[in-house]
Amino acid sequence: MSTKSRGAGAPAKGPEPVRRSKEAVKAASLAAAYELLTEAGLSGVSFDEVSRRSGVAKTTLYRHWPSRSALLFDAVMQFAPRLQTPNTGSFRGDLTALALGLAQRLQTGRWASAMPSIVDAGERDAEVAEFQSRTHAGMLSGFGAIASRAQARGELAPDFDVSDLTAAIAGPLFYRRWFSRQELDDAFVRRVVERALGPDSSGHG
Amino acid sequence: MSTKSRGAGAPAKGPEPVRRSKEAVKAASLAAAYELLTEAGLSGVSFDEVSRRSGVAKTTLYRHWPSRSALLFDAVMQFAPRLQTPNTGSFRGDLTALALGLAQRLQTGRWASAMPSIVDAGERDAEVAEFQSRTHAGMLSGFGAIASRAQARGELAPDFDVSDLTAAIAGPLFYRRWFSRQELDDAFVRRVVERALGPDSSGHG
DNA sequence: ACGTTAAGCTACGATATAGTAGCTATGAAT
DNA sequence: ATTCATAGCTACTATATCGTAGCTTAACGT
Repeated sequence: MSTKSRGAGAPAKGPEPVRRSKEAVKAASLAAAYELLTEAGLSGVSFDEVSRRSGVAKTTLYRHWPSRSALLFDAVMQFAPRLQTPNTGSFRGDLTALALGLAQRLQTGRWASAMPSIVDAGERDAEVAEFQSRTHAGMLSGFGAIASRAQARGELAPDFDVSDLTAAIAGPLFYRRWFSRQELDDAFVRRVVERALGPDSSGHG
Repeated sequence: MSTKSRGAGAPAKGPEPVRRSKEAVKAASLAAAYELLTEAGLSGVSFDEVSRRSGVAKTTLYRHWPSRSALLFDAVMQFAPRLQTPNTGSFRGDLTALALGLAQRLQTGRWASAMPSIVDAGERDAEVAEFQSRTHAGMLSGFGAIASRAQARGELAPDFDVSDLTAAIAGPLFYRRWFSRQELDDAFVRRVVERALGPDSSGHG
């Protein structure tokens, strides 16, 4: 109660409060939220902690986002990582490249550690579930893209079911990353692709 | 503060506190914890809520479990659902039956809705991760069992890799249940099994 | 009958969180 | 220079949680 007399609003003595622009504040907040999301999952993102990390006052956060879920939503939006679709000339080649890229992201991407918490939230929140399956479809749209190209080339039957193939490739990769927690090396990825395609489509003998 | 004078420990007026035995108390607590687990995930299991639902006093809960994680552990332990291994005579038949059973549990089992929260916790807690991959292996041990039988019959090469096959079947099923959130019908399950086994082993033409 | 065990109760303290109120001070446009 | 939007501050309410203390009382074995 010694220096209280200057009242609220007076700048703190020590750490000079850096004053930032509206945009800088939003960016800093989202960056902190993103960081928290990857470190601690959805439930780890609290206004208090975002405020602490970003240096943005909690009241300021509330000026930009009306509620916790609004901030969360923006934070999650940031990292819908769309896999880039390779173009190797052959369907098998494209698929292998795509799968290797996915495996890469699963292992190194900080996104992969936040994913389960989003899935979990989706179990109980229809809005989250909806959002999740939409961004999920976007992320794996590469499978559809390379299949279309292969169909255009005549390499693939026009009625080829991409959905099954996506499940046959992404499934085992996700499975190893989050459920069995086994290694996800390139050899495994290649075996998955071969098994998913079947031995008939190239005649590698 | 009208009836307070009877002091602590006096039974409440209205809802007669049912006095239960030690075993009944533990059972009721675990049942409530299990229920909460499936409804709200790991983070939804709090001592306060378990107490509320089970009618067991919170202090009594602490007499049985030293901490929240201890109760959680016991609650999770309850539902490691081990798939029963079918015996149809052929590897393909066994595998199909096993996969259909798994799909069934994924869709109807309340366990399936709690799983993501456990996976999520495992991302950040090594102990949980260890526990998870152990119970996970137990749950899918049926794959190893039917493969061994097939090997004993000479139906399968002795060096057949069960781990890859498990990933090729459980992966797509899990994928549809938790990630793409698509239908998990029998036809899909059968297609997954066929693709995983390859067309070579039965010659269905 | 009696004593031990353990369930139940109220009441804490500590912490983390969602939000809000009201004020001050600063940066940029005017 | 003045004004205006807005970042930042303290402080608060309300709630949910973990975990503990101390007491009373019912059930059960002897």
